[in-house]
Amino acid sequence: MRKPEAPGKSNNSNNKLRKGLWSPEEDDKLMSYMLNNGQGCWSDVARNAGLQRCGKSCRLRWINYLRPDLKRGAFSPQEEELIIHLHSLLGNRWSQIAARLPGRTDNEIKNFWNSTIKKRLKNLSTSSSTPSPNTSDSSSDAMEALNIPSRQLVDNKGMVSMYMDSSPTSMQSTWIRPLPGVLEHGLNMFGTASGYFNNNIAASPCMTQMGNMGPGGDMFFGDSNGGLSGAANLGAESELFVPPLESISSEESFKSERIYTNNNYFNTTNPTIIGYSNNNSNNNNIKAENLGGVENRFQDQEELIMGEWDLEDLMKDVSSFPFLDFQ
DNA sequence: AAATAGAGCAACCGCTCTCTA
DNA sequence: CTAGAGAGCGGTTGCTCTATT
Repeated sequence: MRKPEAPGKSNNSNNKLRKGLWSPEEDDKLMSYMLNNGQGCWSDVARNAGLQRCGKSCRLRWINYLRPDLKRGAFSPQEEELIIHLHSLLGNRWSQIAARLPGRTDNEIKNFWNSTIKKRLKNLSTSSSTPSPNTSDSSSDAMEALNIPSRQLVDNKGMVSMYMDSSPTSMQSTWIRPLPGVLEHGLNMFGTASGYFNNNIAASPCMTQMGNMGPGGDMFFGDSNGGLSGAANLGAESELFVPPLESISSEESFKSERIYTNNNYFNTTNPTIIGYSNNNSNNNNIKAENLGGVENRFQDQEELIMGEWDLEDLMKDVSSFPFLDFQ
């Protein structure tokens, strides 16, 4: 934190803008201005509210502190868990992560990550004699560091929790990006998901509406060509078809998204999740690794391209996340 | 009780992106 | 097409608080 400048100093320093901590008076001015006038051009806000602050500072103060819908206080375990998962998907895209945590700001989440979670991860890595393969920011490590049992998401029978796109039209669009570190137990799928195992795959109705899978974990993948592409039981005995996460960087994902936007690999109703390529020679593609189990039939068939995750869809209904209670 | 270290967090900085003229 | 302004984002700083010695 920074010391607020002495009021006198800023007042008689002609146009010099104040920096540092906000005084209660400044907060009042900004708050009442925003409530009465709403958000406009921030430099106008600063001027019209009678604040000796730059617009940028006003924006930050409003977003991070004064906004009425902000939730204060410590992060709940559910929120922590969600942050970890979203970070595993999005990396340091704090604003996108914050967008999925109502009442939380990017700054708050960033601080939380950099202080609490990173620290615990560090402690974990120094204390652990058998570090996991993906040590840096693995969500499983983070879960462990936070004492969140990963079985909260995937039970020890390998039951799968899935959070799926409810859009019935997005059946060809998405693929599942697994969370690192949980696959040894099963698969924790996070976000919009549908089968991506064959061309023109069609999801069964049960799939398009699936919020999470029941204990049986049955999952059907239809094929519009008439053949059943997959009937996957994701329960105790099943393994899933997942790309090696470590090979999928966020950057790659975003590059892929850009590349494939210009091809017809996107589902137009849900254009940012994943592309699908029939071009086996495309070295930019990220190969899906067959882990055995139900998806053997798809081995060597195709390659997958990760695209930008459309988390707007993915987390459109945050309440579908069964472990997150925002109340 | 005083000194020190570390954690937490508010706010700034610099950069990129987007929009508009 | 270009330049400028504004908004937004992620990284970093540095102050305050708290725990420890």
